[in-house]
Amino acid sequence: MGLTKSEIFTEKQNKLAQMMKALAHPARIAIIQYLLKANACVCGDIVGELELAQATISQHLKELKNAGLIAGTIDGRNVCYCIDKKAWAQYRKEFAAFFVEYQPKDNCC
Amino acid sequence: MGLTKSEIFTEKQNKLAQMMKALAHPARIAIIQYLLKANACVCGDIVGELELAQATISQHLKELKNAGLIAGTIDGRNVCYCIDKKAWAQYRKEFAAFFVEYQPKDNCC
DNA sequence: TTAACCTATCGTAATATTACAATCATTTAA
DNA sequence: TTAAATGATTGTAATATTACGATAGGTTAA
Repeated sequence: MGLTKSEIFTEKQNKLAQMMKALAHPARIAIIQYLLKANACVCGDIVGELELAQATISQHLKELKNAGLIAGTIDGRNVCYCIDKKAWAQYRKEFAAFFVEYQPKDNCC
Repeated sequence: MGLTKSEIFTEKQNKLAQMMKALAHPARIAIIQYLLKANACVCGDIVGELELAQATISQHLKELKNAGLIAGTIDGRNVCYCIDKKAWAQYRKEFAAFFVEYQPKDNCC
């Protein structure tokens, strides 16, 4: 046990859950917000922004990379991180589709 | 360790991460989609919908309740579950605000 | 009442996540 | 070349999550 039974769900459901999971930590929210605010690639500035150990931040960055949300480019001895614009748009679209307008009927308890 | 350091993030960041977490499992996505599709309260039908043990589904329902996304009303020996319309609208709003349009400048690597 | 039914809760095992120190790999500056 | 700087990776401990059997607590039907 302890392992999600992905096989009993649709691919879409698994994917959406995965997307949510990528953002289900305040550090990753904070990193994304920082990159959005910078509105540019950020080179070697992220560790100083959060009170977390370098290894921890690197781990969170890796998860965001795996989720496709950010891209890292090596620049000298820094790494520059950007929001992946296409993935971002995709996330926005998928989330919006999930949170479509909902108007319950009167047959509710 | 192994414990999220909530105190170093803003309340908003923690809250948003919590919201994402509530939906970061395909079973919970599936349950919400089922309730949305039914567009009504669903009384004692959910366990039959998913190939998960009753205890597991009850656990997921509890998490969705804790997140405020659904409400359960006891009706005889069934429990009727509904989407919480207000919470749903709130989620939609917060998520949309996070996924604001993003137009990176040309100073990206 | 008794039995069947439905759901929540408890206990527990397996796995995942979070955090950090230590270390490794690479690049730049001296 | 050597040393400093930067970030990834490894190893590990603490905690959380996922799943399920067993059981408890209700309600309804017989």
